[in-house]
Amino acid sequence: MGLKVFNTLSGKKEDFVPLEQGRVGMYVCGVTVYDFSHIGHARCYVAFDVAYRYLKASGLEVRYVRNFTDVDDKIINRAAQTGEAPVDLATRNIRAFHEDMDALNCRRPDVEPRVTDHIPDIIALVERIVANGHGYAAPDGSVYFSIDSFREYGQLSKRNLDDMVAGASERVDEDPNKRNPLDFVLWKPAKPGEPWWESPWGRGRPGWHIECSAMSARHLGETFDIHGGGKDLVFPHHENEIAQSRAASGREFVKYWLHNGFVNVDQEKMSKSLGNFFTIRDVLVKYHPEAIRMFLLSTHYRSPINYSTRNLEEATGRIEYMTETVAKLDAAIADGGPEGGEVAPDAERVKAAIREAMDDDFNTAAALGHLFELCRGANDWVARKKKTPGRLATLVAIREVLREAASIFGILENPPARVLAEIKDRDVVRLGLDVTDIEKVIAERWAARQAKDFARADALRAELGARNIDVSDSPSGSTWRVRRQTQE
RNA sequence: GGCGCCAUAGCCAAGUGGUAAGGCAGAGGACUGCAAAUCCUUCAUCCCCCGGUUCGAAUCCGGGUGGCGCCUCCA
Repeated sequence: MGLKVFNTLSGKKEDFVPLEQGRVGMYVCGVTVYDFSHIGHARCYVAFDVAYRYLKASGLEVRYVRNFTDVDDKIINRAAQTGEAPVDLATRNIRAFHEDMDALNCRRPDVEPRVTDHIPDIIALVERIVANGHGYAAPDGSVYFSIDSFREYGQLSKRNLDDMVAGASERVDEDPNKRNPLDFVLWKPAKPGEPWWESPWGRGRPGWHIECSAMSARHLGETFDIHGGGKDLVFPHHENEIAQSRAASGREFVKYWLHNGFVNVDQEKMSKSLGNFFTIRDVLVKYHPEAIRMFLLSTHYRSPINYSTRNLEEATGRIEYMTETVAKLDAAIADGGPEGGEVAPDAERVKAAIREAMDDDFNTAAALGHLFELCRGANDWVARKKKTPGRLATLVAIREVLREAASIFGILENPPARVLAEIKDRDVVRLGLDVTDIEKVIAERWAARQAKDFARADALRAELGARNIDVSDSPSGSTWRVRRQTQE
């Protein structure tokens, strides 16, 4: 394979060469489970789900690790509000996260470690960092990482220590426990009522960044191939991970750093703190999971993407079109036709084009464009006469490419009829339609048609049209669907 | 203030040196009682602006304008 990935560390696209031939270790920072996840999280995990699927489809053996941060200030604070034990709150949110990811058809990572299951690893790691002279215990029971001991600090985020010190001095209060204001905490002492674990520095809990260093080493080894996450993690989280891991092992930590762009709302980053977020579960009520994936994958993962109902509607339309194409294709293939004949080159050409696009830093937007062309071709072939030479063979070849693409993008994997029905259900919910009433009008119109009362039938069509309902007639009856609101 | 990213048609969006993918919307056509769906055709002489490099730039370099992000919890 000729995969190239954009590495944040070098700022360039690089040839992807696994450390160990044929095998890939991939770590993606998971969520801090204090609340439901939003579309911004969905983007990250769908993007890396596709990367995971593509690497596997390319014949690599991938070990995908994604953690749960289940102990931290936010969880403790939230638990205090709800009156739950922090661990219960975390467990509840992990379950919710799984529901969301499963709904979005994201494959489960091979390992999903929880911080609280790795405290001994974390303590051992902190001890090693201290022993190597890169960390120090402060009088209050905290252990800090010493920035000054790690010359490469800032490499990933392209920051200069002096500038940061200057910038930080303006708003970071001098902390008597720290040797350098930029030192960050590896282990923090527990305040009364907080969860704690025994450690060489007294009762306490892990700092924010250390868990990923510990868990990635535990499950992937000290050096591994891919580390991913949102762009907002580049600094300080990933920068600090590098410092910790390298300070402990003395070895290279991660070969390729991949970061996804944000989901914006009105050109502004979607985030909890801004309050402009939409939870995955809320969006799933109104839009089909495949539509959400289509929406997210229609833009390259590193670029910003704007969340809007308009874009979700459009993505829904695209999924609907592709799903219907698959349905027609399957029906036409089942219907058979003359065997043999020359297979049209479309299938192979598009298959290669999709690979090429995906090899270029997972360019799903370009790949989906090619898939669209293939669907046009599919519909064209379906509509040709059954005895057209090579028709059946071509349809089969196209279907096969569609199947392969589906497994990479995580769409078009379910029975078309079911997906279409699920999309329609959401249309009904979103627009608050009265299905019984609509079907009453449909029946009435069908009767008028049977009676050749076309004026009446047209009037009823117009009436439904005013309610955003399109009717289509076939010899066996009329069906209806919701008109997509894809224009201003 | 420091660092980084982005700017492509009415809208969404690929394209990083060889003359603008794909989708939505729009227009015309085939099909249809009329429609819908589907298919076909059409729709950016041009890629924010100004310079430069080059035989050749949306693509590289410099400057400008506009937008966003990180520097604090954040996918």
